[in-house]
Amino acid sequence: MHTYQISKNINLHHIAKSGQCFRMNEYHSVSGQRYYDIFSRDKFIRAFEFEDHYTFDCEESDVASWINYFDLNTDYRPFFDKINASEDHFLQSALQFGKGMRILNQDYWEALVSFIISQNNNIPRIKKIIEALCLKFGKQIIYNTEVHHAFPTKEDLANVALEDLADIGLGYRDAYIVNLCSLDWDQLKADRETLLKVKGIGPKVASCVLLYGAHDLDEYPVDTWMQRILDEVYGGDFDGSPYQGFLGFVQLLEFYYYRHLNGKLI
DNA sequence: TCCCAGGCTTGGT
DNA sequence: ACCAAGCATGGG
Repeated sequence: MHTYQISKNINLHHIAKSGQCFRMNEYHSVSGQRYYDIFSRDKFIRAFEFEDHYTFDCEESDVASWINYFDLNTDYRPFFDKINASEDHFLQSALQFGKGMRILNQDYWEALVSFIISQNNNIPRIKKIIEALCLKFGKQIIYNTEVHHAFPTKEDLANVALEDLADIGLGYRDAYIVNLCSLDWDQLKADRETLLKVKGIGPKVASCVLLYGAHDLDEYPVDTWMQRILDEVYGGDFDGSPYQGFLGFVQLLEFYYYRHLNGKLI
């Protein structure tokens, strides 16, 4: 186990509150220091915030995957430059507000399950449902003296039935999860056409799975909030063509900033 | 074939 | 009491 640092070019607060992931939580220690509990696959880290960097402990063999998770191998400067060179003042404000935002490289299976749960739902409840799933079906993760739970793998959820999910609080989405878990991997390939054949996956969920679970940065998910932005901010006249290659990043900045303006950040 | 309206579980606010 | 990071369904 070693201690590693990440620079504050990225901002874990914005990432945690952005709604792109559901298993990254911000806490404050008694001394007032901010820290983040972060889960991905069967791994867990606790990242502590300092003046100009974050630190976290993990095995040497896991460092590369966390670096990839935080998308530190992608150079965002060209994205910033394009946005700042545009005439789009709303997007420029969104970039300034969400300084340090990144598109995480989440696990594909976790994104599939999570964004099916997210439909017609609110973020506190989405997180609650996912934690219940992890507690019941995920393998234990021991951190110091604490017991945490990994996101259940496809194998962990093989053969789940409706009654197994009765106490999870999924509502009508329970049948979607049961069906999803019965499918083979080739029926879950990371392309839109395949995803749209799965019950419970429509255009919005498919777009989120591709963006957050397969890092397709050209995906631009449009939910009710994005629709309001496209109507009210852009008057139905948003042109994404200047942002080819990072439309998903633009979308998250717009979403996060607009939710902030409407007092919806939790 | 395409479009559209109302229903759907549950719990957050 | 209303509504939430939508989707499946049936009727016109």
